[in-house]
Amino acid sequence: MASHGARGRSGGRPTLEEVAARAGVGRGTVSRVINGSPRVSDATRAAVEAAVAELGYVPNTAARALAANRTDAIALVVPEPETRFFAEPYFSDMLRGVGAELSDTEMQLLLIFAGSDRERRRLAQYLAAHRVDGVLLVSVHADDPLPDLLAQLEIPAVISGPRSAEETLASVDSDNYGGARSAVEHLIARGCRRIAHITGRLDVYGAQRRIDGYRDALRDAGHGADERLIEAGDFTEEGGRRAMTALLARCPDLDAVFAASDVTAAGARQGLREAGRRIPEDVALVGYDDSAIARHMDPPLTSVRQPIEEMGRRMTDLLLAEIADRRPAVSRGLERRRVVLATKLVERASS
Amino acid sequence: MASHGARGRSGGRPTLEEVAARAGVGRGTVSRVINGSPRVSDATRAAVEAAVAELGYVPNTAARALAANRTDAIALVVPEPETRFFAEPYFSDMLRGVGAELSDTEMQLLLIFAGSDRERRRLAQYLAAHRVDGVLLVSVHADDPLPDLLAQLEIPAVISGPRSAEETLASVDSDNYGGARSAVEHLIARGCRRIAHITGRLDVYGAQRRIDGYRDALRDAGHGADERLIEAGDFTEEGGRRAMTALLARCPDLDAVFAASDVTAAGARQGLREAGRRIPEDVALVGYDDSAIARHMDPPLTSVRQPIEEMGRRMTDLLLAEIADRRPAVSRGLERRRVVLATKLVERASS
DNA sequence: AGGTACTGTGGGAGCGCTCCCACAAGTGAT
DNA sequence: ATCACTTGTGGGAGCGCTCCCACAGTACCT
Repeated sequence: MASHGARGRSGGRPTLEEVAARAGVGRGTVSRVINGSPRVSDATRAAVEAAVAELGYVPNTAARALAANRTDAIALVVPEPETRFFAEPYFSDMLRGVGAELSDTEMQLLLIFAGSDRERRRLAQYLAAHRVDGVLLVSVHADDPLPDLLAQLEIPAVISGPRSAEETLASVDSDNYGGARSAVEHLIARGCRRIAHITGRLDVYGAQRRIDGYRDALRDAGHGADERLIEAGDFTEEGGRRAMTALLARCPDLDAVFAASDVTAAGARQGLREAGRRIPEDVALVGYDDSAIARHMDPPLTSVRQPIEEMGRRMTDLLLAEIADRRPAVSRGLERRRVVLATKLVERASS
Repeated sequence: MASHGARGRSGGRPTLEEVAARAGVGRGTVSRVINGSPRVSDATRAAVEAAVAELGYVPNTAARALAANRTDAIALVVPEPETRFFAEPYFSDMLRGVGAELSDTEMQLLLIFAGSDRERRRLAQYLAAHRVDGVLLVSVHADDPLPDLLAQLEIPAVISGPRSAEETLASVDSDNYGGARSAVEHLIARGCRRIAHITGRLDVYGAQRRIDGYRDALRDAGHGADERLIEAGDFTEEGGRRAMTALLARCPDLDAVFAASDVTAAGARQGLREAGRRIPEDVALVGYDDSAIARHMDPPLTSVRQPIEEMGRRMTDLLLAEIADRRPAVSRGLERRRVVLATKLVERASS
């Protein structure tokens, strides 16, 4: 069977060297062909490609990783227990986006959960070993040490939802400000005059931006500012209910509520029900996320949709660029390292 | 900062060599300590461990993989589109089991979807490059070429649900025969006399075993065999409805149905409703899988539960053993390469 | 004619490990 | 005292690749 010499000391797979011998060229040339270098003549390239096909050559990833000091893999790190990952469509949408963007790439995607302390320690080891070329970070809490660890290890990373306006990592986010504005403007257009806001957790940057959008929309429409119409929530259902009750006690004349998340809105709905207010006749309600909850609520909830899959795609884009640009060690500016995507208001019966 | 010599040509991570210098021993000795070889004196071991800690040494995976010809990674291959993966709790349970078993291991788990043709071609490349030490295969169709590819590449693999009684791959399965028996025996105990069976896809081995269990349970209880009570389904809802309609036309006197899956049972329920039969008063109904459907059906469906998470754990066990045993190239027998786990009947209002 | 530049190519060096052979030192039987 | 093991250790060779330098060949200027 074997025609040349060399071949399989241990019946193993063909190596670069063997392909080179078969094609009658040098090792370097085969490497260039494999890696798509333009500095190869057409004739040589064809010969090498023929040899590769005949031998069924597949590059040895470990050898490549060792020699080139890269792994051709990136990780999607989910700092949550697996349970939440499967429960929330957010992650599967994100994963789809990432996968789509990676599909015509040689990059391998690793999915890493870091919900427990134990898992987080494992992850730290993993990153310290530089087993991935870059990291996609989703759903990161403000006090998470992970981003700093990444920065310290000089591992390219992209975060979804910057932790603050001064976020140092490259980031992709949806337009929380604009999303909130569109929700409030919608309520104003519906004729609402006293629009309240139940916020998200105040240490989450996106929640702050939603407050800003809420305020500015009211101001620009000539509504007077009334801070009593703002009540802090925490993205939970119970927090939403509590905030709603407080708001009703303080401002019984409110006629609309913009909640910082669908879950919060579900809580608010409960609070409204308890107070005997009808939705939307007495009080209009708008949520945020356009999750399954929104579609299944009674009445169906108007909500702000974020382009999660698109976010996944853009994050991947950014990360790949980051990785590519790292190779020649040029330090680029920060332009285009922050992407903000438009949201869309989905109108339903609750407003 | 640096105390010895060597260290970071390019500000990089410490290497084995540097740890060796620091500890005042040879490269080989450090390697032995890192890999937990017993042939190291306690004093030396301590010195090396100190040096490792001081330097913050982390082994270079690529170098190790190249030298040792292993990757320390296994793949969970899901021959389905991602959508189904997220939709069905089967996979998340399985993943939990695998993860649990791997958690005190150095093994890295890769999740690979191979739903589309394109993805399958990618996977073939991936496997050909030997980028994983072993493969966990779930939800494989009878005509899938993947198992044979794996065998040909001599990659250790474990399959959940053997393709036939002659399955060559190591396998873990739930006791389809026993599960079916328990369902039918339950119906008999409930006083049912004319028990029908809607099968799964006949090219699925597990479906065959369920038919066997159904037949034997009836025979052992002294019920006469009546092949007219068996109708082929295909695991789909529509298939279940169709089969139910056919059964009712053929045997109007049936008083119970054992469906090969919960989805099939849902279809059967529809067929029964259309025929004006009440569940369970007129006809008792039992499904298989104990999925979310079973709990949410009206009436709640009695169903056979499979220990999915446990299956994930056992598969991982088997695979790790397979991989470990491969190293000294000893070819073991086939004993203990097939695991069958007990099922449990969950009784609800439908029977 | 000589210089300068670019293109295409071969192959040495080296990435950081594991494997294994060699060998020193210790232990106990002869 | 000799031999035969055993235990612990050092370090050479080599895994299969990429990177890069060297160099032949050609093209185009002076």
